Amino acid sequence: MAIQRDCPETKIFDGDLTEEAELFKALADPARVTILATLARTEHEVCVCDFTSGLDLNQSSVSHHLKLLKDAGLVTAARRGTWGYYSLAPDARRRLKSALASVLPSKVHA
Amino acid sequence: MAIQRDCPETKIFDGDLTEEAELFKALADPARVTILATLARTEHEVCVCDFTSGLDLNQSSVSHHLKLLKDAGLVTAARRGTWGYYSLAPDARRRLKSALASVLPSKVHA
DNA sequence: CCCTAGCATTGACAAATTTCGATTTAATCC
DNA sequence: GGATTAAATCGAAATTTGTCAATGCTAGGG
Repeated sequence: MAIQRDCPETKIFDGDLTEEAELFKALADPARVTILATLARTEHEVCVCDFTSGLDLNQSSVSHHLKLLKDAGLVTAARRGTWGYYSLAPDARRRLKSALASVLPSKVHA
Repeated sequence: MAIQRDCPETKIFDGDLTEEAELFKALADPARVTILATLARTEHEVCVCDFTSGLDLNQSSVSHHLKLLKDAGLVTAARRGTWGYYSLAPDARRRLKSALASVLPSKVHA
């Protein structure tokens, strides 16, 4: 006779969390979280040149990471003259908190 | 004469966020967030076999993702007989919230 | 013992990601 | 218009990641 399992059968969560995973993927790199951390602590926009000189990456890599963050909707970009400026998207915190809550909702204790 | 920038120079955040990025990397995959979402909504342990049959992946892929989550410290593993059981790590929510707060601290409005 | 069953591990491969150099684009200054 | 400059984009190399088939490991049953 086959051995029996030791816990109830559990139905796998059947919601679609691909968007949440996409959002977390945007945070899954040291350069990108550093960019976000910088923007989150700055009142004004931040010049691309500050990232290029401050991060340990060359200009095209910085530009690449900024694009990924923009595509994820976590930052907004502006251009004035030849200079580029980035800000934290207004709803970045809310969206990330919400994504985290979708995956791990706060336990409601009976 | 060179054009001048249009915003103050910003110092790039100089803390080390590699651990936070590692943690978010663990959430950067649909299968892994689905596993976490399942564990977060279950009072008891969940059998590996439920993931193997419920996720659209074969057994070794499921095992691989479970290992990544365990290495990240987000889940705990147990074994009884030939059966494997996983639970959400007790501090998973706290660690993730904390990581998110390290990157994007809540704005303190003057 | 040997067989079976559940799960972990290994190896291989494709796809995605990160990084950089080179080029392009767009705006400004002369 | 031509030169210069900041940043985006392109192309390619190196690394990492996700997936599966095959194998290994461990516990139980006969």
